[in-house]
Amino acid sequence: MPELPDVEIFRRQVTAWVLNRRIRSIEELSPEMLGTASPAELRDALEGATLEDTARHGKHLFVRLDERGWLALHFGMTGDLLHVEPGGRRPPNARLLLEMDDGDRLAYTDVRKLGRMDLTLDVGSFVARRRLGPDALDASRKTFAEALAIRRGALKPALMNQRVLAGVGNLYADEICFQARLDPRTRIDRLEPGEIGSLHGVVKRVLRTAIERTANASALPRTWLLPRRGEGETCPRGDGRIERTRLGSRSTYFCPSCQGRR
DNA sequence: AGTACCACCTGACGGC
DNA sequence: TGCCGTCAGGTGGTAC
Repeated sequence: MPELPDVEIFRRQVTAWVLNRRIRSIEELSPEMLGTASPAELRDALEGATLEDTARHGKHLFVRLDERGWLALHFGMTGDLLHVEPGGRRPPNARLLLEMDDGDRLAYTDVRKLGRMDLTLDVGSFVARRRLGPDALDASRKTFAEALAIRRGALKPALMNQRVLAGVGNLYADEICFQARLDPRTRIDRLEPGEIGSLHGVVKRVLRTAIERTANASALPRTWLLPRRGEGETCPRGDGRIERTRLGSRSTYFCPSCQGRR
């Protein structure tokens, strides 16, 4: 689940569920998922803190703990956030549980434990320390073009590289290549400047649409690859069969007849 | 610089 | 039913 659109939904849910509430108590159920912060530091930062703001950069969600800094959450491949009403059961695979003053709980769950939780005093410095690229939704056309232009390799791995552009994962990278009608193996240095520009538009459109659809629990557009992302499926554009290949050791699906290689 | 592979984890699924 | 290999939306380290 958790690529940029999913994390943006998490951010909105945190805002709706627990913003401006105070944390009464916490349970750290998987301290091995902590980044640099120790369990004691996490507890000190969270207990009694009021959740005052939210932010997102790429696939990272940040929740501000009054003056104590920010909780930084990454969701790995199977991370999720759940709202538990008073009296509700603790969800399976809960890794962090925050109980609010009014008894509501916020649960961070992750079956595979590939996600991470951490603390930071400042979102900007966290992003800089991790050397994350510009946020894929925030990036201006100029920033986007500059980030990609210094690359020489294949398009899809660059889109997925969080140090180039933050937020795009394996699924949406395939969708972006499909919508841009570019073979995911296309070398970036073969793209015209105008094609980089229109690619920027595609990235924004795909991510924004995904956020809207997810927020409204509606299906993704029928013209998209994602609902048919499987080997031998028919291309949503009519002719052509979807093929599977590997790029950067990740499964990659594309339509060879409408995604041209340069 | 770019790419491939491994490790970190767990669960689902297909083949035998 | 059980065992085994493979796969899964992520990331960091290492080795070419």
